[in-house]
Amino acid sequence: MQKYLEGLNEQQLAAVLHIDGPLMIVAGAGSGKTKVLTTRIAHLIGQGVDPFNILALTFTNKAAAEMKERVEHALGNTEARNLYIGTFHSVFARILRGEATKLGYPSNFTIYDTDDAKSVIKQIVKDMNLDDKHYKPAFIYNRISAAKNSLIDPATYRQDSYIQQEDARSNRPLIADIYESYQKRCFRNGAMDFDDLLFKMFILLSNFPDALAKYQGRFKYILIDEYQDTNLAQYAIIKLLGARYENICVVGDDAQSIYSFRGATVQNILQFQDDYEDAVVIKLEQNYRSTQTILQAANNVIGNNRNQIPKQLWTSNMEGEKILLVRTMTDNDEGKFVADSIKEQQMRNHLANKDFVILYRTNAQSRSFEESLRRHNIPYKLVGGTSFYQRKEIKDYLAYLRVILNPQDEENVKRIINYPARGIGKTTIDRITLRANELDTTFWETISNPDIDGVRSGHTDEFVNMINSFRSAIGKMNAYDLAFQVGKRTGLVKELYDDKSVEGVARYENVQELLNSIKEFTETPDEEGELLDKSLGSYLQQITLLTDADQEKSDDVNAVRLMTIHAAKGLEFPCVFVVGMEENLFPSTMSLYDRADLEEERRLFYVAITRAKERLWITYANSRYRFGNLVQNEPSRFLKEIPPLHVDTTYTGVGARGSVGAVGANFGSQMNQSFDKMPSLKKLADKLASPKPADHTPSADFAADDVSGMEVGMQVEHQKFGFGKILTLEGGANNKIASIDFGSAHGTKKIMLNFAKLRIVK
DNA sequence: TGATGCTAACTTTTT
DNA sequence: GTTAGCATCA
Repeated sequence: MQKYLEGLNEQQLAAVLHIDGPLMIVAGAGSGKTKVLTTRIAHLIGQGVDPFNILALTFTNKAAAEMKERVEHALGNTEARNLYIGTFHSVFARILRGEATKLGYPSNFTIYDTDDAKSVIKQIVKDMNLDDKHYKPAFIYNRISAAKNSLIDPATYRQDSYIQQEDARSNRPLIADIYESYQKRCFRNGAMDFDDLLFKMFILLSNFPDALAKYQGRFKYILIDEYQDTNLAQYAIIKLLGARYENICVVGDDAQSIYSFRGATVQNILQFQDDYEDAVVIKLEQNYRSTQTILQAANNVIGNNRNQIPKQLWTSNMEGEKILLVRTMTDNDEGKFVADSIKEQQMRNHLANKDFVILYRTNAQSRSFEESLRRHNIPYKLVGGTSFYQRKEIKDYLAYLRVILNPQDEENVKRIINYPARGIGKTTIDRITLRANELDTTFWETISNPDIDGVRSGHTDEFVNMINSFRSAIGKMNAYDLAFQVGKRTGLVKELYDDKSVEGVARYENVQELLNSIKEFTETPDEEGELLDKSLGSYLQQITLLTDADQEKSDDVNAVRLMTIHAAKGLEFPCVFVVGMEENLFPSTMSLYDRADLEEERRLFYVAITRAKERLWITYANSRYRFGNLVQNEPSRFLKEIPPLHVDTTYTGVGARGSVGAVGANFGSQMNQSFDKMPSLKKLADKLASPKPADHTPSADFAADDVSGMEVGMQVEHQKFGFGKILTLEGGANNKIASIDFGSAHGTKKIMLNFAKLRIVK
């Protein structure tokens, strides 16, 4: 027997040894799913399957990287390098880059993230003269995204009576029009959004038989991780890709399906056996991760859900400590309790910071924990939230790089055409846009084509020339050198360097970090025999599809982790705090009225519990700040679903008065006083503290004078500041700046004469 | 033209 | 309590 097969249990072994034909592995939490997947790949290769013929799809880049590494480790060589392992989005993006021209896209197509997509939608809503308060870009984006994930194109969207009824009911009948324009505009910009990467992949396989044959033939063995989180588009693509060999192996756990809001449907996993009649189903039911206490609590919670594949998760691990359930008075107390507990645990059990994770339902909850951890000097790492690549200065920089690769991309051209300022203002941009629409061509064509006149100027020519010179360097310079030149020649880096404010310094450092990441990308040595794509295009594609959870190497950082439960899927920690267990927060208000939604929240809680190996804390607060005012919530209904015998409620959290009631007892008899409507004291204090000097009432005949004749020493009247005397004059003829002494009430002010309304007194 | 300050909206979850 | 978007002012 091969070495890598050692240590597998009976079911795991069966899953690994199954070679041909459809296979579904139902893998409970902590049942060694990744181990089975990687060993299976190693075994396939060991049996003579060419790695080139294996495709493995995951949901995060991190999972993909880990899988690749573990396969290599199992095989003990680098045979794995030809494996096609990646996320759905990155694998399809790579394929589409090669086939883009079939679909009419440039091969350097830009990938729009959610923010880019929303801003395109916003522009369209504006162009259609619709109210963006009603046609909210985020709402429209979600509608379009849901449609694409169900393979519904604009025409179908328009014809679908159910969809049309829904849009009519929400009083947004024009979404179909917006969807259509959105697709047109993205196409014209040479851009695909996240959902297009799936949809266009499906189109490619459906409409181009040669492409279908090519990829069907190549991917003889397909493995899919987290199958419960796939949506219809992903399902359809897999079905097409696997149709020839039907060597499809899916791994999933219906109990951990937590992405239905993104179009994922558990249906895919439930109907696998209907799709493939000869499918073999193997259940992995032994949990190697958690203590008996934790596992039984989790089992009991998930048992309250109706729809599921029957399975009984068990463990031979120790019983372990009871789950600590703690109530605190406020969210700040909750933060303090968690930080205190971490300190205490570390003293007692010699645990490292990275052994702890704090899990919450929404990103907004992180604040109180960050504060308390900082106060205790406990290093922490926030996973998720606003990503590095969403920061303005980074998006600006990246916009340049994207435009250089794909100048069709109007959104990004507009973003940078006057940043740093080069005298191309709003009026000019509007005029160009108008002209482009008249000529039915792109924005870039309009400013770059010498045959089109009337809109170009010295400023636009300069911009075009600069971009073109960068473009011609694409093949000659590596990604880093080119990016560095861009920062230098555009003045982008200097602009940030010159800003010495705290934020300015941070922005400068962020940009330096971006450059470092590009440098690292270019300098990572190729593995033996493998030639990695080090181009700028490859870099951009990679980072756009990067998730926060993917920021690797941070793995080793010894810090407490803070993240949403969604971000924690697939991870495990010795000590887990699940916080904010309150009604309206978890389960979220949005899910209270629909059974299916509520069941998804419960699965989410199940995921949270099963992250813990040794110890689990669950906390909730009597009252917490939301929207800046205090609200009261009942303890989460899910708490009652944990068997009391596994719970220790004797711990009293910081700020909680008296002992905490037993689970299920005495909920809801808390203070009833509402602070909701109380104006914040700080605002009130601010108002009282600094009374503004009374404004000057202008003379009845006040009329602003021509400023050209003003000189030092003149007496002037300002509409607001009253009478004053000009002390100095500086600046050029067109932009004079005067220092004027307005006396004790207002002091000396610097006033730009072009804009100020001043009257000459004498 | 660019910086500042105010209000309104915001909170699910993410590739 | 935070941020984006705008109105206002210099």
